[in-house]
Amino acid sequence: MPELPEVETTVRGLAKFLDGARIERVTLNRPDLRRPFPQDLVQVMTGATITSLSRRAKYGLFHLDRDQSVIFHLGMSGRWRIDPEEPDKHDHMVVETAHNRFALCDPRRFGSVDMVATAELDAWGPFASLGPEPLGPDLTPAYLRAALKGKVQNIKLCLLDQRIIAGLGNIYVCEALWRSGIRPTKQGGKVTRPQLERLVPAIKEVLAASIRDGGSSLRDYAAPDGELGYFATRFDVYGRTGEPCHHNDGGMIKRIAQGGRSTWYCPVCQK
DNA sequence: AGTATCACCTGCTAGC
DNA sequence: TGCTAGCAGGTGATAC
Repeated sequence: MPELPEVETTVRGLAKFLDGARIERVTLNRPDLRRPFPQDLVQVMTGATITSLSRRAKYGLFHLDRDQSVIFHLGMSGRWRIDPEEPDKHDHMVVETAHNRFALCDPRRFGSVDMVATAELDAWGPFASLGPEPLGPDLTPAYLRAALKGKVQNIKLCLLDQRIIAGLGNIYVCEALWRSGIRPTKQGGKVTRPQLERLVPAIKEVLAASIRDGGSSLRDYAAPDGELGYFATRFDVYGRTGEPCHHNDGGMIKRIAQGGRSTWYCPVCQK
């Protein structure tokens, strides 16, 4: 899924069509994704105008002219299909305007759709404990140093923790650690100050580069207008088991498991 | 509180 | 060709 850059790309793509649009019809093809769809979702959305769209962490938001916001998460395999020619068996929610049709397609159904009063978004459960946006001004080496202080958990899992930084996922954590020369198994609290000074810009750069390229292109992901991004061809470590490190230091990219998920890194330049 | 493990679900690929 | 095992972008509930 969609990590932060893919969600950002999706929201921007949807906004081209939906910003200011009136929702004519909403169809639910099943009762739930991870969670049940909100009881009054269809009723509130139908006839509402979308006044703006935004993103928080890996969540996309439609803000309605009814003091409510619809929040979607794409899970591992979700995407929005715009004006699909054929229905897909995993199109779980379909939103129609006068001019377009938008299908939320999610084969694994790890995604979610929620609806929350716009004024109460910050206090909404999943948002209440989120850390700072990595592309915003609040993610600094000083912040990260304080957030990681005393952490015995490895830095890879610390960076996946949405309470520390909101929006990083497996791909971009691996890439950012490679760019900053940090071993993923190092304890969070033991990452040095110079390493943090490199890590913060590395996170921002790798995310910004991916957004520039329109989000990564992986098996289950397509930008909402159907165009694929091409950042996937530029990963330095993710999925490159056994291939040479792009720093040409003689290292071969290694895959290990951390917290039940794969991590890729170079044993030579990441210390 | 912090940390570790597992569960959720479908689809694809590698290997036999 | 057909089967099975393993793995996939994330979160959140549970158990120490």
